[in-house]
Amino acid sequence: MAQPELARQQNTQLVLAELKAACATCNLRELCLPAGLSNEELDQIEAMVNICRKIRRGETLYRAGEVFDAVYAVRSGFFKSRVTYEDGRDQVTGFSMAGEILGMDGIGQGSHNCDAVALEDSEVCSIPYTRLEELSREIDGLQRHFHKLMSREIVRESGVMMLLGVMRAEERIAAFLLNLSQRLNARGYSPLEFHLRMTREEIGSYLGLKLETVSRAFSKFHKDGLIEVEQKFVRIRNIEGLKQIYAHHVN
Amino acid sequence: MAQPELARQQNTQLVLAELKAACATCNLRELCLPAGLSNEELDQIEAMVNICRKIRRGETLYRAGEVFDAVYAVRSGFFKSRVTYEDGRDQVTGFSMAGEILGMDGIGQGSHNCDAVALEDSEVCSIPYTRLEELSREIDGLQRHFHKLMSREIVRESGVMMLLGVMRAEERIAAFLLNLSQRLNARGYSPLEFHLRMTREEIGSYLGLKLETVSRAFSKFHKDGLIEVEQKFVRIRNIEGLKQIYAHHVN
DNA sequence: CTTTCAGTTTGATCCACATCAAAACACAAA
DNA sequence: TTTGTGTTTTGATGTGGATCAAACTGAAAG
Repeated sequence: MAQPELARQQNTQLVLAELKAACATCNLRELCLPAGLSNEELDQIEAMVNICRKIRRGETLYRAGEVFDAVYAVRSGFFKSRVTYEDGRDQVTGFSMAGEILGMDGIGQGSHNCDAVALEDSEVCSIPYTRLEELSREIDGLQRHFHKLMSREIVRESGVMMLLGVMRAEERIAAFLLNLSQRLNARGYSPLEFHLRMTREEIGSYLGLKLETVSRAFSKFHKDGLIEVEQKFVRIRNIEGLKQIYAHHVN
Repeated sequence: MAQPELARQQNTQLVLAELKAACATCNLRELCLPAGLSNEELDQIEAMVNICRKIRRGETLYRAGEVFDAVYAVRSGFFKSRVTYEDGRDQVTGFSMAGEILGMDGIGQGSHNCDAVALEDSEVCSIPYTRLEELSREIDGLQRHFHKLMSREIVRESGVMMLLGVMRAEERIAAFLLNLSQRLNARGYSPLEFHLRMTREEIGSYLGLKLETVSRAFSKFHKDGLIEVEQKFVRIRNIEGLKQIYAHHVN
């Protein structure tokens, strides 16, 4: 009994499958790393991206401190990134969905700066960083797009700094819902109805609020006819109203 | 009288000087973009970095919305980066000192995301982005280092998210002082005595606090024998005490 | 010199959100 | 079915930092 248990523990951490990536037929192509490349270039990319890794809900794709050697494209599923502070306090620094790139924080110091935790069963394409470097020397479009992705991550984070630094609770939560809505829409999902993959506590951690405050804001928005919430299901009923909350500093 | 006034307004915005950069003899070399390159490689870099631009105190290096075409290395002086929100609220998102790179936020969308404002008379080396792209295809070390710089900016910002999201006022301010101290030390300045280039309000904006709170924390730290503050001059008297404040959640 | 002004300090008061507490709920395991 | 566990909601109370207000400082301008 001890042996299978041990084996399970080792295996559930990561399930590797040698799979040829099929960027050319992937419907996330235009959101993902190879956005805007030609068909020949896509072939080269595919040769680089050859490992599809499955991460089950609750498991980590990587952890802070681990050696960095690859970035990951989310193929399906949903992740949170979490930084843990020396004294145990932690903060969610981002949520990642299909087509988004994870792990760029590790390039600077050669080791990851945060944990990436799957919030549902997920699959990622693994992109070895040294190959990415080589290839982006050959393919201008790849280099440029990779730079753009890193730069957008910088801009995204300064947007979060704005949330945390100057907005009040309800503004932050409206902004959060609108951001999710917009990203889901870009992936062909309904921007008005969706399931939250994270808990109230994780939302709160991301927004610098306590879970009770998140819950109260949801209730308030419901009362005001802006949204319907039932557990993790959200329906936006008045998107303009939500936008006004976070655009006009309305109370 | 009207004419000189107009001319002054136009000129004070930016003073361009065609100067050969001298990365090879620059004492910021190891902190800056060309860190770790060979002498031959440095020659190539120098050919790329050929404009030294002076920005006077209070002027902007670039503004949000302007077309992005270059990143900048701070040669001397001090900058703040500032994001202004639609309704006029703004936040300082970072401070940059000699050897640091500014403007990487513009790559993603082709236009700058924030204003870069000089807090004292400053000089920057201008690095045209298309040249940087080309050259980093040829020089592996340059590509790698540029990626590291972008990645470190991502990590820096997630550190600020941590400040804003989970730390209390005095912790934020201790962390801020220690960060300044460490960066000045890396540049050969005293880590224990320095001049703040920014106002209490700018510190507060960066840390998500009001200027009064910053002032009170300084006073408290002074009372506790941790620092001496006189206007913009700071002397750290008990660096371990400061570290404990932000490492242990002490009140 | 005086005046002006931006920046800073300090005190008094307020309030948005945290904290504490308890109940309701969902869902899985026994 | 019960039991347990994690999540969410809601209410009551507390508090850290914001806000309001006033005085002070130093530097620059007249």
